[in-house]
Amino acid sequence: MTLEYLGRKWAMLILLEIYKGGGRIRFGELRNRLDGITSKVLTTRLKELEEQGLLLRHVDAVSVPFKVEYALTAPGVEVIEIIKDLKSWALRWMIDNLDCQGQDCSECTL
Amino acid sequence: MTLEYLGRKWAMLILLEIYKGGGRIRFGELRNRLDGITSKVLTTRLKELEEQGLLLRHVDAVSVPFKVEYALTAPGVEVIEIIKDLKSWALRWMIDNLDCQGQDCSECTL
DNA sequence: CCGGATCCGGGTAGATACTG
DNA sequence: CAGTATCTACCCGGATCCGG
Repeated sequence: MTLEYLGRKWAMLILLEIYKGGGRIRFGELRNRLDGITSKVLTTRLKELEEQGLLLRHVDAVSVPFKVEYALTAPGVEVIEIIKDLKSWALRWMIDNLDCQGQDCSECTL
Repeated sequence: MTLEYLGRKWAMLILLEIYKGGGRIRFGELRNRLDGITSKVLTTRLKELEEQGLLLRHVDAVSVPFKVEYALTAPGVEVIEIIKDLKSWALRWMIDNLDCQGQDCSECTL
């Protein structure tokens, strides 16, 4: 079921961050942008999201140090809109994120 | 954060079921409709959602046996649309709910 | 009977370190 | 750089009990 993985901690934030990075991002970059996330959780979430078909893992074994990039799939891009709606809703009702001014504020933690 | 309570198991399904019941429903009725949920989990989720301002608890202590009804607040009604979008998206990509034909199928577990 | 509260047990998610 | 390994906490579910 969708919420079993989308509702998990960090999942939507990860998708949102990949989206902000242009739909494709490296592991380390992702970890840097998501303040407070640990490698293990990030790896786990990425694996789940990949299994669900929301993103794809690309390995570049040639370059040194080697790169691993994660990219949104078509369904992954579509769900971004819903995540934005959810964020927008949360801000509109000021249930949380009280200090935030705009929907794209990087401090918003959904 | 929003997902801390919306992402919890049963939370969105509870909201959706209250909505289907006309925006207001009794505890027992809700439990009957949500196949497999226990009283404990239902109580917990309802309390959390009430604290977040998504629904209101109305107690009718007069009638015997007394009634307790839960009703969606304005934010609660609004978030329903997003939940529907999420469900619709999940169905469109057939990530799960493969047996389901329409968005309002009661078997869909999001 | 209705709407919970309470206690207990297992599984899993997440934090803290360490590694190829 | 991109992950594992281990350890702990807490969430979920079942059973039982309670107050009106």
